[in-house]
Amino acid sequence: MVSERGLQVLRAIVQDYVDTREPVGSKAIVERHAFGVSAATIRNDMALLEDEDLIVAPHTSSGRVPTDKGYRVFVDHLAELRPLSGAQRSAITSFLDEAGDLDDLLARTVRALTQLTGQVAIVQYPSFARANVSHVELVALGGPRVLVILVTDTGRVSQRISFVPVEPSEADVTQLRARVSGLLVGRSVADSSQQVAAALADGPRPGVVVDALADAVLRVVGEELEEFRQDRLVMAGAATLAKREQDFRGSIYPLLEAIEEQVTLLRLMSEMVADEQGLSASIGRENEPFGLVEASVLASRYDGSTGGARVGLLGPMRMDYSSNLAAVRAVAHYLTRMLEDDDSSR
Amino acid sequence: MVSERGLQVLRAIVQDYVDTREPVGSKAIVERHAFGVSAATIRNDMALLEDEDLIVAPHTSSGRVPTDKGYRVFVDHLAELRPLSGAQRSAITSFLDEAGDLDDLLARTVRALTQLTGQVAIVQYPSFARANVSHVELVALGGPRVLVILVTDTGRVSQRISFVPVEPSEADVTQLRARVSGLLVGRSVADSSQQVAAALADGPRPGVVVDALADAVLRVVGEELEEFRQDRLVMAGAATLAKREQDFRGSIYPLLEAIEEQVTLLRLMSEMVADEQGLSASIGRENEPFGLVEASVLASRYDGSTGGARVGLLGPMRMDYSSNLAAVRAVAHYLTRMLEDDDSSR
DNA sequence: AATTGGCACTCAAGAGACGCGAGTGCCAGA
DNA sequence: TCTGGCACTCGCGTCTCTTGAGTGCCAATT
Repeated sequence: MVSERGLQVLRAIVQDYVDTREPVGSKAIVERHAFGVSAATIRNDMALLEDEDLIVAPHTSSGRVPTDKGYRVFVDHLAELRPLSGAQRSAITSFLDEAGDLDDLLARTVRALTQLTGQVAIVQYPSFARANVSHVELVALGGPRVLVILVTDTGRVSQRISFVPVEPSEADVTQLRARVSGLLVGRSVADSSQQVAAALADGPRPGVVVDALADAVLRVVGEELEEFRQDRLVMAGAATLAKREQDFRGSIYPLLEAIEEQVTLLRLMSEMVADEQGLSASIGRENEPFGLVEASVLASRYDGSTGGARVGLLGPMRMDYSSNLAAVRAVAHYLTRMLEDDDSSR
Repeated sequence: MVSERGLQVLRAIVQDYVDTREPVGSKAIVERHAFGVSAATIRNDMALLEDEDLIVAPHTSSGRVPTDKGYRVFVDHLAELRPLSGAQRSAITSFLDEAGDLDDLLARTVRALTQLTGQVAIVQYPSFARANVSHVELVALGGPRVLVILVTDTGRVSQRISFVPVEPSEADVTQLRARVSGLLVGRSVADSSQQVAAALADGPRPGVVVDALADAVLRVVGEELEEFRQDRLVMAGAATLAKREQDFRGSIYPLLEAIEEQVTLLRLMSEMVADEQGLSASIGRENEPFGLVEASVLASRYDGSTGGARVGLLGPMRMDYSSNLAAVRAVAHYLTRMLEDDDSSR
């Protein structure tokens, strides 16, 4: 249906529209791009593109604007990723190189990405399904409180306080620590969850104090493991949305809400289908089930030796896909390298 | 200068303006409020109020709008706090009663407050200046990594990984744990910081492995203590700003940025001066140094047995101070009660 | 001295009228 | 298949006019 030149016209429309924020007409195209044909010819192509629902005219007589479908075709077939400048690359590497632990690394990553693109940046914590529990620590805090600490070989540490029915003796704690360690250490987070569930299934022998103690602690361990399996996000750049308000017909409320909720974004990102490069995009009305019809999400996989996840971008549908996709890819690339390189240190 | 009735007129203007979002004129006042006088009389009062810079007319000929100063007088002298409804009170208590540890309690508090007021809610973590270090734990994670955990008697726990120059033996860790515990446990966070600094001052004896180890760990302990002293915020309801956009001349960008930065808000809240009830407000241009000229912040102290901090609200200058101050006060009250009641459990 | 009714004045906001110009669709001819 | 030409559409900015809410001031009243 649509000719090769027709696609080039689509590309020109997307680029110019992203650039100028204004509907683009046939005349503007022949002026800004070196098609060797007249405006009338472009107009014919545009009519076809409109038939295919790739562009649309806001008013009977003004330029055209890409539709969701138009952006989709652009991203899938027309966008050549604009590589980052040398300065940008070295800025990223030096910024990430200074990172300390995992939390710090991801915080830096997300800041770098929002800086680079001017959009809201999102990093998902590495999935811990494949991570193994490497340490369990119990600390009696005095009174009825026992601090439970879990560490995985991916470097994630979490702690939580368990309120136990009786104040445990030092021996109780030591014994319990050995038991829980035996149960979990070396196992994956998923396996560990099952172990804990099984251990809890019997329930405490009534009246046996040490059982009640173990029960309370194991319950907290279970909650903690559950939280491990739950994905978390780090985000930055929410304020940039205020500047782009006009791009969201009316209100940025749904965006801010999604950012605050996190759950929506997690679901959205997990449902995105990546291409062979690990890149993926979800554009405009494709986000309808998540209430983000005016927005686009770009994402890329990243990987560490013990598990990966996604890093991405949330912004208006009318965004610079070429640059932003390149930025996401680059950042994911560096992040992967950091996580593989010296993995032992995280 | 301004008569008693003049102040009542100011109150009427503030109330009506907050209500209707529109400049209020003399006629509207005599209609909605039962002053026993004519519109002309009200007009005379309004002229005086304008002389005092308490109200201002956006255009030569339309109703008046309160100035920052007008809101200030309203808050200080005219606002009677509108008590919460019984339903609201019981909603708060039951919601907070279900809370688990400190993190959970504060998260619930902030959600309750944003729910109650429709504004951005802020809770500052209890200050840890008065908190004492109650436990120190070191865990060798294998390789060059040592996990450092600090616990205070206020129930705050933090952990951090130290990268040490050599892989420590179990004995090294035990010995070091004893040393660090001796240095810190029972001391306040502030004192502990000094202890660590002093211990680091000498520097490691060159070539002595155990010294290098201790040095690395102590350095991390120092960082961690520093972070303890640094205040943190929990916030919720940022999305509500999108709905109130018109109230912020132009852009909510500065607000969103302050929310993301946190530091600004911390400074702002720490500089607010509370009245005898512990309540405080910072209105409009009073926030100028923080770039939040269009906004107001309300705050109240709350206290726990081991230290308190502030809970507050960020919103447009044109807000319902009566209800919102009451909500902040009530939430602070319940939070205090939760923290004092069963303090041992957090 | 305080209050009031009356009155002239101001000015934002909305409604129409109008022209401009960018952009379109279509068609006949190259 | 492309192109130049042409009639047509319609959003947008400008201008004018009207309307009405609200003001300040003043002389009269209490």
